Amino acid sequence: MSSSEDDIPLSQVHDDSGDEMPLAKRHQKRPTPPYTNSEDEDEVVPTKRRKTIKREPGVNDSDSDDEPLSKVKDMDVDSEDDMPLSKKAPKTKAKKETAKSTPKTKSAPKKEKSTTKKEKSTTTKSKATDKSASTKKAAVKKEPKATKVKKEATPNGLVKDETPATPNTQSTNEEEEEEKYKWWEAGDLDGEVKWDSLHHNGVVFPPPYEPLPKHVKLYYDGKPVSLPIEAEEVAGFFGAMINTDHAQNPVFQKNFFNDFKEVLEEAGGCDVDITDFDKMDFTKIFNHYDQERERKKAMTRDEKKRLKEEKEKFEEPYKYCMLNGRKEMVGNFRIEPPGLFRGRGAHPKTGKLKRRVMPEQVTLNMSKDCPVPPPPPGHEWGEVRHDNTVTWLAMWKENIADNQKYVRFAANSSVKGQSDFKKFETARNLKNHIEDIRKDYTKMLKSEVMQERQMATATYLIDKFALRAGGEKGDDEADTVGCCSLRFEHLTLQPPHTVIFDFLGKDSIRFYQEVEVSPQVFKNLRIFKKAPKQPGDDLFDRINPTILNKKFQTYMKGLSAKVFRTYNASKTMQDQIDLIENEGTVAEKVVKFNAANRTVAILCNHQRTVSKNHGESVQKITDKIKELMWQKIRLKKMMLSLEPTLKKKEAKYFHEINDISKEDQQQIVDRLIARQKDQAEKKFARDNEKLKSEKKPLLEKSVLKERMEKIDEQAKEYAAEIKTGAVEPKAKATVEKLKAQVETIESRLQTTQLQLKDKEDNSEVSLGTSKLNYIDPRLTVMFSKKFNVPIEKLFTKTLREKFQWAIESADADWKF
DNA sequence: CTGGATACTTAGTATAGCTATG
DNA sequence: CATAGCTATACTAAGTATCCAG
Repeated sequence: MSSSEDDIPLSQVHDDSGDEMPLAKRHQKRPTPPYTNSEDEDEVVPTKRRKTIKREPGVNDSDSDDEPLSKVKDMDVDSEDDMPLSKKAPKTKAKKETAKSTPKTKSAPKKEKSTTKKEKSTTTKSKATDKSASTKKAAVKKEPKATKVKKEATPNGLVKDETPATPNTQSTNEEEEEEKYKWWEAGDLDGEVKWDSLHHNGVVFPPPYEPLPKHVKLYYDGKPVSLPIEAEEVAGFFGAMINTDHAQNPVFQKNFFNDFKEVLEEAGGCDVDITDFDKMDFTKIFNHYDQERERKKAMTRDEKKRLKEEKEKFEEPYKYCMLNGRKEMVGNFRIEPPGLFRGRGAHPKTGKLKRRVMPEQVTLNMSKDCPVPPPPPGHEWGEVRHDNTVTWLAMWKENIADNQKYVRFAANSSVKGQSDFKKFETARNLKNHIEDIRKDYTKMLKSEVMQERQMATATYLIDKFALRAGGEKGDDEADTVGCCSLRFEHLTLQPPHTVIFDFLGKDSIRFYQEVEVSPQVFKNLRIFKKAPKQPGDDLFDRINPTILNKKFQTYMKGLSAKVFRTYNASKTMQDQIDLIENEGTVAEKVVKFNAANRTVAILCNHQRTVSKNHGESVQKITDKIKELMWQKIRLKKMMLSLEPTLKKKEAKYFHEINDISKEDQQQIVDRLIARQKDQAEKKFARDNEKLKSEKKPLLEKSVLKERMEKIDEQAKEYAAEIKTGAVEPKAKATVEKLKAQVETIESRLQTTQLQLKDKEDNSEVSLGTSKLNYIDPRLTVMFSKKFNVPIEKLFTKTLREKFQWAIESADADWKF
């Protein structure tokens, strides 16, 4: 309603014109080649993050046109709270400030603290003993109809349950179908306890290293080297990828080489003193692995199938688990294999050795009464835990960044489904608060307190441009930023109100946008950039995601920075869908849906590298379109040959017959002929191949020659047509028949053109991420039902499984 | 508060696997 | 009926959020 600027759905704010600005405009290139990172070469940005700031900027200074100035002055007095975070003296201020700010907020419902009552009762924090705690509390509050029967008898299920299960899956199938647990009909979720019982069979370890054949060796300084097996494995990791970009990256090389030497030493060294990476020659190793790949590819269909079945059979027990007595799928039950760490962007640790994970490093999490799956022979589990407040089944620590890795439920599991559902409900709830929040931060943009002003400005950016929170990162990680970690050099202010963002965000994906901001925001940003700040300094030096989120919590329970992204993505999708007319074919509607999806993807800056054959395949489609047009015109010319008077009578219809120049026509014909010849040759070869295997006589060369001559004849005819501009119709052609043919071509032309547009529009935008994570699936379901588009056209099989809850609960009139 | 640890979501890419096509 | 050309899935890196100890 209110047309005030704040209300505009963010996505449209900047690219009003409706049609998205071509991405190319927004950022000309993909980030940076990974290897431009290291301290060395890039002097371009002399400003790696400066952690400390020289001196207190002070809010105002002489920022003449900043009206709040006067006040700013006073507030400058309590400069004490005004220090950048990093410098703050530990004590006091925090409370003061909050106290101050509280009076203002009208909207903030300060509830959440108390709401937790429920969980409190049940949960004694982490220690909850699964069985007992579980059962009483969340304990299957409402077992929906289905479910019950089945395997209840064998609660510890899996192990035994599994084996017999396999053979008769067929029969049980429909049974299972109807007894699927519909958690979304069972109501309520929250609560600290995540499960009542959890039984599973542990994890799958990667196969042991298979040594190279004796004749395949690393060469050093021109000579073969006999490496200890441990080192050979590491050399093999690198050798197998010398044809990739990673292998050219100096950082990758250096990290690999260090770790390689380390492993080599651990293993007792070898007969050669390896000191120089450049003297290492991996080609033999590479060729070996390359051959292996070829060999695998060359396997017969049956062989491949058999192998696959074997693998599946072996993995079956790990693929499923029993959650609260119901069978659920596990996501990543395979322990990650060793290899070289492929960090994205300019990651300081890229190329380091990711070591093999041993059972001793693995912690299992399951019910107390679940039989502990046997560890691999000769090994022990690191730990077996029974924590029902978390949703992971196994965990280990990775050696690159010392992070935890988890084995979790699959996306189609109830656990994941529930939290997904919750996420979208929280985002939907933001609808009810967004107006107040926007009002509030608009006001706070002028706050006298620097921290509040930064907070408001950051919120504005997060809300309008869908920025991520932007937590602090270490020196041993890629230098990427989000809102709170934006630095001086990441935005350029262009009066009157234009801001140019240019920074690397998550995954080192470049965020480049030139946008208009409100005058006040522009002023604020100028203040935040004011001297003595310089490149390398944080723009928002008094806030961080934690502070921001704390504030968000005061507006609404469950509100954090990321919720804005979800909200704005889904909101944008809803708005875009609302603009779609319910008309046209299914395919056309799908295209429109994708276009809506695309606006969301662009909002969220979801990119992908354009595939290397993109240009090629665009060219191909373009050629196809040209050819179709040419054919269409040919048909029309035929009509005129039959009935010359038509040209005047239906001038419009025949208008286009001169649209293609003779040169173009010749080009099209040339391509067509070349293609036909090519095909003829291939067919000839293929046929002979077949005859050979059937031990039949081969076709003579003359047959091919004959065919070729025929094609040449065609070519001559075309050439004549082009010359005269007239096309001789076929014997039995009639104007009607030709018209019908034109129709068919016309429609093929349209689909092809649509296809081309879609391809180009999507070449560097990734729709998947938003569909998977940001767009409330109920919107898609709504679209499907309202527009009569089968859900299969919008959700792939896995997505349908993941979003089963949405498919079964949303109608044609569902609203985000 | 800070920093680290933990647990969970979000992300692009490598590749397995499928489908159109010729 | 292979194979090119893609699309869907698997994989795992890289974020966010929150909690806890010092």
